[in-house]
Amino acid sequence: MFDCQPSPLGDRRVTLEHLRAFVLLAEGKGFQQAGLQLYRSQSAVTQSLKRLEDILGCKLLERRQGHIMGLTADGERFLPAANEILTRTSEAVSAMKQPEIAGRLLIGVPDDFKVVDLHDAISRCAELNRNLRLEVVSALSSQLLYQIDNSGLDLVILKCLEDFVPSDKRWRSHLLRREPLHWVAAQRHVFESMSEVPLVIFPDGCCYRSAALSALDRNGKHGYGAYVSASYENIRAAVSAGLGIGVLPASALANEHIILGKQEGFPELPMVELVMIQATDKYATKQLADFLAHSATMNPRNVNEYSDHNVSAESSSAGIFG
Amino acid sequence: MFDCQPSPLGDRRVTLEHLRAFVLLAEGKGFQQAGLQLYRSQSAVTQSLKRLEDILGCKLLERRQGHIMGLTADGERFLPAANEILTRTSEAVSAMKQPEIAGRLLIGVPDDFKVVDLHDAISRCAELNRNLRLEVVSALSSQLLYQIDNSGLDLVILKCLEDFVPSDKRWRSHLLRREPLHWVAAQRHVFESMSEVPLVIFPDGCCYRSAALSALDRNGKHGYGAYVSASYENIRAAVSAGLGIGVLPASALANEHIILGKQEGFPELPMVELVMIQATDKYATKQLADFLAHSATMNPRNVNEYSDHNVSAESSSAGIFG
DNA sequence: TATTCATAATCAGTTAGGCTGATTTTGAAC
DNA sequence: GTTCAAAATCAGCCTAACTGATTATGAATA
Repeated sequence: MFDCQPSPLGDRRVTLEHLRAFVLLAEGKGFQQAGLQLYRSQSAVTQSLKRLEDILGCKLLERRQGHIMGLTADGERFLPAANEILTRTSEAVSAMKQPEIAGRLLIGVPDDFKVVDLHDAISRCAELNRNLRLEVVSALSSQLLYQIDNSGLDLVILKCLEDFVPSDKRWRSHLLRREPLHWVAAQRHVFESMSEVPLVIFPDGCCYRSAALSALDRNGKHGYGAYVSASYENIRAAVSAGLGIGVLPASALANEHIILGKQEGFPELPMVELVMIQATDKYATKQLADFLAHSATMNPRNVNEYSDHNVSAESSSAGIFG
Repeated sequence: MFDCQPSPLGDRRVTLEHLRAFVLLAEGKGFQQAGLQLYRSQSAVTQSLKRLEDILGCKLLERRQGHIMGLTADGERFLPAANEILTRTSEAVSAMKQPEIAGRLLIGVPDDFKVVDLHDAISRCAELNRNLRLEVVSALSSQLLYQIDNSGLDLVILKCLEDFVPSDKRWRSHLLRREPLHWVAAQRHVFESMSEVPLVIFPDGCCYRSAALSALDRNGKHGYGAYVSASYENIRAAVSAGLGIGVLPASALANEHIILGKQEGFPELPMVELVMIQATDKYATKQLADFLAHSATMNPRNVNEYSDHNVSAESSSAGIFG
């Protein structure tokens, strides 16, 4: 038959700590930094990764010169799996630490955002809590915010400009992600050379849109909607196709997008946030909010990754997500 | 904001070994037996599970009387996640141990079988090998076997009666699963009291069908196709709806199905197998076969679970899958 | 009710894997 | 050539986890 039993005990020797070290290193933190987040010494991290590479039988990190130069092809291949295993574990464990979430909850998510991670987290939450019926409503962030009161939504996730303050103090809000907003395009453009800026943007009401327009305003330029869509996928595709200049946060960039920054003369854009709002005070709402807040797909590690600044929440919970 | 950071280090303390112990115990093996498969003592397994329960903050096993009486509600909730984490890990690690699988492969899978696990494994394989293009063809097992030669199929998975021997010796075949075949229904039926047996079965050519019919023959009974479908889902639903008596392997039983055995006078049915055949000798075919053979969704642990007999492969690879 | 058996829990002693801290190596920047 | 930062290496230590023996539990017998 097949002769593939490389070593007895096989994959048994791999531990979650190995994966945590690898993921942290893959994010570009050095061995020292990774050790800090894992509450281990640099030496321990080095040995940990070495061990993982031994077990897997391949190198994961490209470390030609002194320190890490990125992932090897194998590392690139392994990273998504490692991330997923850690996410699943983290979610499963924290799900067990609280009573099962039950009931029926209505969640509002922005459809003008890259929400696949969000959807994954939501569906895994449903998997771990079979007595929980989740209903997801997708709408523009601006509409979601407007509808919180009268639409019966329990939990609302929406995008907004930095330092969002909920208009109703009863709502408990939680920052899921903070990241810089970028001008993006398929090719290079020079700001000064453009008389009018063809924008690929979301419809009126979108905070990215208004941030972009007012930035242009301040710089005496006029932007027009070369392509307007309420769907993130459409926007992404339109930018890729070169239909104009998009305005997207770091996490929503596609591979083929390039960032237009100071070199090209483009003005700075504000930071944007993904915020979660508890609109009802049901216990299940709080539980779900906890789950999503914990979910590694939107944890402080990622916040940090996308961000230029440090986020206060980061250091305190690094141990949990690290 | 949210106050859910139960303990510093949080889920960091959970190890894959904990999960392995739990999964084995959840399968009804005792602590002793589980220890054997993990190459650990009974004592170690006891402590391992205790630790896991401590970390999670809930009991996973119902162990009222001397030994395990099954899972608690929490255990039931945790099991799927634990299984998935272990599967992912096992797959990811073994995927890294061999060079990336690349190329285009055509897989034939039976559509008259409960194949969700199979599909999951196939899609995870594609995830771990981005340069691999997998195309899946679904057909009746009998047709798949017939078409191996001229259809360009690289890998074929099919169901058959026990001790299947490929007709062409060039094909390398591999037993994925062996399990008993059962008479199943929605309610109890007494064999003797039935003049004709209303069967819910797959179309002509299906080995389950022929096994059932010849068993009836030997007992002087006549069966007729009360409901015939080539789709597993249809068959399952028809049995659940009480349209007749089905003939399904242990792994394909739904919750609401009951097994009709000796008490009800039903004759014994043969063991059935899920067999994987390498139809081409491309290296990628072998690699894919290895992956699927390793995949925990169809590993010896499961073979054993469904089986009355011991399978030779079981003991040798228990360490890898245990 | 006592006896036996099978199983799991407990406990103390041991072990080994992995951590720390110091040191060396490496490569880059000055 | 010197300095510096970062990673690798190494020896020793430490603790989490394992072993083996013992005890506890409950079921099945008589």
